[in-house]
This record gives sequence, C-alpha cells and structure tokens, in this order.
Amino acid sequence: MSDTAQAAQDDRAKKYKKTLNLPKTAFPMKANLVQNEPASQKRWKKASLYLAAQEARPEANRFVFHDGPPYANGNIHLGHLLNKCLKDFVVRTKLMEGRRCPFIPGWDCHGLPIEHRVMQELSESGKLEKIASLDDDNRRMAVRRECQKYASKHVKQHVTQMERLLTLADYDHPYLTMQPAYEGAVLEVFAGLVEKGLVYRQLKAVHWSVDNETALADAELEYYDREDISVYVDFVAQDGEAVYRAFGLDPEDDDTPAQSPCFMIWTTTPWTLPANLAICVNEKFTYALVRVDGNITVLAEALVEKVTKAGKSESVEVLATTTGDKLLNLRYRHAFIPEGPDFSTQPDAAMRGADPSGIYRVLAADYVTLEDGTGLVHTAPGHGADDYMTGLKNKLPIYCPVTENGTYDTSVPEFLQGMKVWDANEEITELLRTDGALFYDHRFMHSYPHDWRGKTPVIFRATEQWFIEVDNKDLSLRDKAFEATDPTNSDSVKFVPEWGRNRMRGMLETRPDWCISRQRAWGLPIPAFYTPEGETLLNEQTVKAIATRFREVGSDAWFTEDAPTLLQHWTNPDNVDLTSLKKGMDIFDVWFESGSSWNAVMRERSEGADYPVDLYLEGSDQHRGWFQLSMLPALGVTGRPPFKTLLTHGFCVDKEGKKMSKSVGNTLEVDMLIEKFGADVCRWWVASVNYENDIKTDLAFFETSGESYRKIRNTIRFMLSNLSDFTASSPGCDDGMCVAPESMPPASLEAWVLSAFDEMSKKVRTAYETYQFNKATTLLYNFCNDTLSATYLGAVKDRLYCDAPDSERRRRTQTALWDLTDGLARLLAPIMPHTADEAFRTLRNVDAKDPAHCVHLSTFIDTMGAKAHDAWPAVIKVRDTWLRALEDVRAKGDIENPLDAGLVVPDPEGLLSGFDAADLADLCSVSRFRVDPGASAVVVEELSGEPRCERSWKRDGTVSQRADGGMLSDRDAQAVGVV
RNA sequence: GGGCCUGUAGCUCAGCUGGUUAGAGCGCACCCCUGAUAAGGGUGAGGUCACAGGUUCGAAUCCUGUCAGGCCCA
Repeated sequence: MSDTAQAAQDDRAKKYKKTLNLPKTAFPMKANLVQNEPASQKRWKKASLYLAAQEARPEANRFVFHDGPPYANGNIHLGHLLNKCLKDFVVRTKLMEGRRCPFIPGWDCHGLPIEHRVMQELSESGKLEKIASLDDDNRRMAVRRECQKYASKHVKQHVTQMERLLTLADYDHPYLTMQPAYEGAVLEVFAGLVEKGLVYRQLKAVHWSVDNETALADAELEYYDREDISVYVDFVAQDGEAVYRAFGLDPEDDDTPAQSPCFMIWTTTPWTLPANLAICVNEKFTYALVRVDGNITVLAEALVEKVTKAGKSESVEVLATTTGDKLLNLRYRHAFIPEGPDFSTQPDAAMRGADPSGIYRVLAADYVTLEDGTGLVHTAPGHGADDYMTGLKNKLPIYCPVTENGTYDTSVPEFLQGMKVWDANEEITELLRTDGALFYDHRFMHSYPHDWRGKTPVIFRATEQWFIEVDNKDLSLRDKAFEATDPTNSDSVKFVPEWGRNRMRGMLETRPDWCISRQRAWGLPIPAFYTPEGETLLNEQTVKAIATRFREVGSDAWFTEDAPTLLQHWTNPDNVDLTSLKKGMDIFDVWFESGSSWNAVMRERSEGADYPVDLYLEGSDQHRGWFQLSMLPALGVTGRPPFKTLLTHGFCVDKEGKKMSKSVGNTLEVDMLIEKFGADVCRWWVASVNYENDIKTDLAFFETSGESYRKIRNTIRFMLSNLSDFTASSPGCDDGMCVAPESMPPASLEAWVLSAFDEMSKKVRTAYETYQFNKATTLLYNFCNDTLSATYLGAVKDRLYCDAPDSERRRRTQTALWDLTDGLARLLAPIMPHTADEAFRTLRNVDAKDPAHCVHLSTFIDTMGAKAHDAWPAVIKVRDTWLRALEDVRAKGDIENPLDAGLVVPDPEGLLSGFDAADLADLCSVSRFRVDPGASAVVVEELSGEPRCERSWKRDGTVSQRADGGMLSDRDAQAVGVV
C-alpha cells in the first residue's frame, strides 16, 4: 500500500472510531474504598437505613437473630471481624429475601477484666488508697462508677469500629448488660429459677485472701516465692488386715507382720491437715507395701526410692505390691483427730448432700501423679480445688475449719482453736514429730499464689456460694438439655455444623452445678438479705421486688439504698423487720447475665413474640460458654431452649495454623486491614473462608481477596460503561429502551445469559439460606469471570460498539446488561454493601448525595424472565471444542488474530438449527461461522486474504468499498449511514 | 491427660452415603488482544490425598494407631 493510501486509511480509521459506541462510565476502575466507604456510611445514616430497611419488609415475615454480647474491652480484633461480618451476612441476606430481620447489638459490660483494669488505673493514679479507706458500700460504688465509665467508653469505640465494617444493626439502641432494664430482666430469670427450686447455697473451695478477708479470682493472684514446710505423714490404717489382704498377703500367715500398716501422704500445707477427710490414689498406679526402718507403710512403688532416700532411711524392704484400685475404700485413722471433726458446728452448706460416715477412706482420683510426694494425696475438700471436686463426688462434707481471718474455729482440737493457719504449720509439724507420725520434713522455696493487692499469701478456703442445680432429681436441667439437643427429637436444636451437637452434649455430660456467685464489686448483685439470726432471705417474691427496683434505678441501688427502700415493692407477708436486714455482697457470674439475654433482650423487646430465637451465631468456644449458659436458665424458666439453630465458626489462626497471639507477634490489626483494603474487601475475605474449622489468616489472603474484588468490580464496570446511552424503563412501564426479556428469542445470547444468571442466582440464594457464604462467593466470582467476562461480554462487544446505537439487537443486549448489573448488585449486597450500592446507584444515575435509591432497600430478583433455548447448555459445552481447534491453529502460527479466522463446524445432531451464525461467530470472537452438515471435524478458515472492515475489523464476507471510500461490512455501512 | 474438630497441587479450598486417568480459584510459565487498557482473553505445568497399619474386588472417602494444629476442659 502506498503511503498516501495508508494515510487515507488511517484518517478513515479515526473517523470511524468516532462513530463507535465505545464504553463510558463514571464508575471508576479504582474503588478507593478507604475513602468512599465512609461516604456511603454517612449517606445510609442520613437515610436511617437500619430502620428503613426493617420497615421496608413486612412485620409478619420475621427472622429473629440474636447477637451474643462481646466483652466491652479493647479494640476489635480478627475474631470480631469474622463474627460480626458473618452475622451481618445473615441479617442482610434475610433482608434481601424480603424478611424483616431486626438486629440488636449487645455488650457484656460487667466483670473482672474491666474491674481489674480499673483497679490498676486507680492504683497508678494514686486514687486507690483513698477508695480503700471508704466503707464497703461506698468503696464498691467508687469502683463501679469508674468501671461504668470504662465500659461505656469501650462500647462507643466498638460501635465506631463495627459500623466501619459496614454492619447493619440498631447501633442507636444496643443492649448493655449494665442497663437497668437489662439488670431487672436478669433478676427475673433468677427469680424464675428460685421459684423452680433450682438455686441453692453451698460451700466451695476458692482462693481466699486472709489479709483482705475476701475471695479472689484467678486473675487477682500473683505468684511469688515463699518458704514452706514439706511434710511426709503416716496415717495408720484402721483395719490392718484388710490392707495386707489388698496386697495379697494373708494376715494369718506367720510371715505377715503383726503391726498396723500406714498410708504415707505428703503435703506442703500442714495447716490443712486438720481438715483432711480422705486420701486419694490413682487406680492405675502400682503401690508398694514397704518396711521402712521397722515401720510399715504404703507408697507408690515408683516413689519408694526417692522418698526413703529423702528421709535418710537405713533399711527399706518392699514386702508386696498391688494396684491402686485394690486400695479403694480402705479406712485409716487421722494422725491427731482420732474421732474425726465435730461437724455439728459447721454450716448447713458444708453438709449439703454429704455423708459424714464416709470420711477417712482411700478414694480414686486421676489427678494423682508420680511427680512429687508419695502417690497418696492428702485430701481436704474445704481447702483445695481438686480436693473439693473429689469431696463432692464422694459425698464428703466440704469441711472448712478456718474462718475469714485465717484462724481455726472450734471444730478442731483445742490446741489449734483460734490459731492463725501460718502459725499452725509449725505446731502441727511438731505434734506429728512427737507422735511419731512424721516420716520426714524439710523447708523449701516454691512459687505460691499471693493477693495481688496486699502481696500476702492466699489460702484455699471453702466459702458459701450460690449455685444453680443441674442435677436436681425431678426436673434436672441436664436431662432437659439432653432432650432439647437430642438428634432423634424432631424439634431439637439444629447445629451448624452438625458436629457441634456432639461437642455440646459432651460438655453437658460433665458440667457440674453452676456456681453463679462472685465476690467482686463490678457486677449485678445477688439480691440476698441476711437476718440478724443468720437466716437468708431470698425467694421468688423478694428477687422480683428487687428486679423492679433495679429497673427503676439500676443495680447501684444495692450499694446506695437500705433494705427497706430496696424491698419497697415486696409485700412482706410475714412482717420481717426490714431495717434489721443485712445485704449480701455477692454478685452474679457475668455468664449468668449474658446467659439471660434471651429474656432481657429478645422476650423483653418483642413482648415474647421473638422467643425462641431462630439463630445464635458465635465461635465454637461458646458451646460451653454462652450457648450452654443461655440454654440452662432458659430451660429452667421456660422449659425450652432459647434458640432453634446454633451456628458456630472457628478461630483465626496464622498462616501456619498456629494460634494468634500478641506475644508471638503473628496477629493482624483490624484497623490496619480496613485502612489498607477497605471493608468490602475484608468482608469478601470473610465470606470466602470456610468458617467451620480454623481460619488461616495472613495479609496475603486479603491481597488475594482484593484481586477477586477488582475482577468483580471490573466486570460490573464494563457493563455499566456500555449503558451510558441507555435508559431503563420504569418498573411496570415500557417508557425506556428495554426489550422485554420475555420477548427475547430463546436462541439469543441474552436469553442464554439471563437464564444462566437465574440458575446462578438460585444457587447463591440457597447457599445464603444455608449459611454457606463461601459457596456463594465462588458462584458469584465464577459467574462474573466465566459466564460474563470470558463468554457473554466478549461476545457482545462487537454489537455494543458497532451496531447502530438504537438497533434492536444492541438495545436487547443493553437490557440484559442492565438486568445483570442490577441482579448482581443485589446478590452482592450482603457481602459488599458499599460496592453493591455504588453499582446499583450508578446504574440508575443517582446523584452521589441523593439518599434515594439504595440496593439495601431492594430484594433479590426471582427470575429475569427470559426463556432460553434448551440446547444452550450443549452449545456452550461444544464451544470449547471450537475454541480448542482455533487455539491449535493459532499455536501453529497460522492465524494470530481470531478475527482473521472463520469456523466451519459439523453438527451431526442438528444442535445448532435455530441458532444465529452471527451470534455463534461472536461467541468465538471469529469473523464468520458456518455449519457444514457434511464436515467430520471443526475446520478453521484462514480469512486474512479477504477484505477487512475498517470499522469493526471483521472479515464477514460482506465487506466492500463504500461511497466514502472506506471498506465496510454491510452492518457497519448501515450504522454510519453510507451506501 | 480427656472431649470435639482439622491435615487433599506452592497457597486457599471442592470432593455426597467407598467405584472409571483426584477437581476449582489464586499464583506460576507461555501466548493473544491493545476499541474493558495500572484492564481483557487463551493454553499449560503442578498432587504416592500428613504418616503407618487394617477392612474391601476396590479407600482421599470406613476402622486403628502415630505425628502436627485448633477450641473447650482437666
């Protein structure tokens, strides 16, 4: 071609390009989420989206979802991100299905972590001393005021962070466990349990600060080294012959010694020996009957050498061995309390369910080890955690002869009465030495728990606590819980995933009675009063009266008001002298508060209509936590579980599958992720994970999600960019440029793509319905990439760009694009609320500030309405073979550009009759497509010898020189209006 | 130590009640397009299904054990 001819052709190319309908849109390729999401938030807030979205759906069609309260502390972390996004997917998918789905967010505000933190801050600021000098009520109030401030501050911070995740909830009316109405409702649950007889008082061994005369939680302990006495003590068997028989020796035999054998125990707290009620062995261990310097005693075989060496024994002879189980129930005599303690002075709570005749026996315990001691463990149920459990199991009294101030009461031998336990260590050791019961003693340093405030050593001491009975004979909560979760029961609780059922039932099996009392300031008081005679006043009526009072003025009243004022709503039928009553100082376990949320939130706000709740959704740690501790009180009060379905998710771990922790340094900060990727990308990540198991987390995964997001965004952008000259019809009218999908030819590309959308949409909605969000993301992603980007959008580019703007074919395509964009925006709305709304609004040309039109007020589309040709799936499938043939030719280098090629395909089954050759050509991006009934294989025609349309670059066989001198196909000539 | 759960290509995951050459996506390599362009499309390589036993005609799939990891207990 000559230079002048080339120049003329270039001119025409420029001229023709101007006649094309090229893509144009205000929807930017770059999302700029970090900057633009807050604008969406502001717009939604202005439009009161939460309320508007609820009101847009019928009241009658509700899905009831209940938020478990996170602890009002610190920044939100990855666990919150996961949990809150999953919950938001539920809320938003239900709304998009046209159901009303109220979501009231909540916070757990009471409890030790906050109180602990506040005490630290008070200590650092020097205010603690001043507070310590106040009386009980005022001191507690001072602490409570600080705690309340702290909790409120963190709730506000959480709300800001959670809203930034673009979650939709009633953040203007959250529930807080410290709100007066909530507190009242918790007490009403408690009253219900009291009425059913499920609440009782019993002793329980807890850490006790002798110095401050208060119980301590684990978090209030600090470990320091301390010197103590370690003693090895022989307790003489009551029936020596039985012991010999247990070791397989015949007492009648002359070789069998005549003297009584002993059981040797070891302890580092000799002061607990007066409270000894049992000796524990491990059933599986081997025990030896040993003659040590003439004395005969029982020791774990593995420890004989170690112990006798320590005691510097001169002669050691093992007479026989046996296993621990043979020793069970053998009796012994206490080293210095031969008749046993005088239990008559002990409180009823110590003797509840106990059988005092069973003391001084050998019992089994699997916590007995061979690391220290003798393999026989001194057991004092009133003075040790393990000992306490063993005591309960074996019906021993929870005997605690030590008073609040760390001195012995009158139930012990006279020489100890009134003595401080720390002094008793020496006294008891000396007594044992004198009596010959002491095998060996020595002083040693060890790490020992101390009161974090006074830095003084603490003791284990049984104190009166409140319990909820799980194993009551007539109406056992455990039985009810098993029934409610029984898989064979048709209205049983549903578990997602199903294995949660086993896990929860396993945990129910072993759960002991629930100790609900704590000795702290920051919590809901247990409304118990005590008469001067030491009687407890707490019944259904008094608890309800206090509940009413708390609803009026909040639980601070317990510390600021006297008994008559607090009980003003009580009828006092027996004329109790209210002025003489003393208030109890126990507060509830925070789990009891959050475990009552089904009443305080769901029943309260719906007047009972929302009970039981459709769904609880939390981490799998809540099988033992909130799930179980909500179910037990609910079963007790209402007889049914508070939820119909329990959904659990796993925990975020690092990319190696290891637990994330600040000290290891493998954590990711949510604020940073939001700043770096934006909420929509983070939400896409959450939606795409398999949350049933551990969730591996790494910055790289968020980057991958960002890539997926961009792919989807670009697909939407391309569709929007081809709608710049298109006006959709208003709903129900044909005032726009739409071509009714019902009228689209079944063999058209549009009928196919719209029905493909319907199929995908149905699957996505099912996935949403079953909480399989990762399945939904896969379906949506693949639809955008395969169906749209790689197939449909590639095929229709030519007609969008080159057809006359208002040709029927182009308008039909644009109708499909509009519907697809609209439908996709709605399906994506639950996962990426900002981007979906951006697309939805761009599609409708809504001004950025105009709050009208919001995808979140719309619903999913049931069907696009197009009817596709039955052969379409087969055509799409056989297209792969055509493309492969094309690729083979291209790989050989014969043809580079597919537009230089034509396809001739066989069609033995007549699949393609009724299909448009131009459509099929576009579907393969080739210039020409022909069916040859006689062909045996796909043939690729090389067309580069034929004239090429200067406008559409196609060689479709109709290209010829036109009046303006350009080479144009018929279609393009018509589009530009030349002949 | 106990209960529940997990371990499949370099990475994230599908693989239903056991049945032909184990599937996606990402990443990677190569190629095309340059009228979606800090975009778009195509092709390809990659796995003794944690390890060791067992049941079976046949196991990624069922059973037992070991190792590694998670949650909850002790």
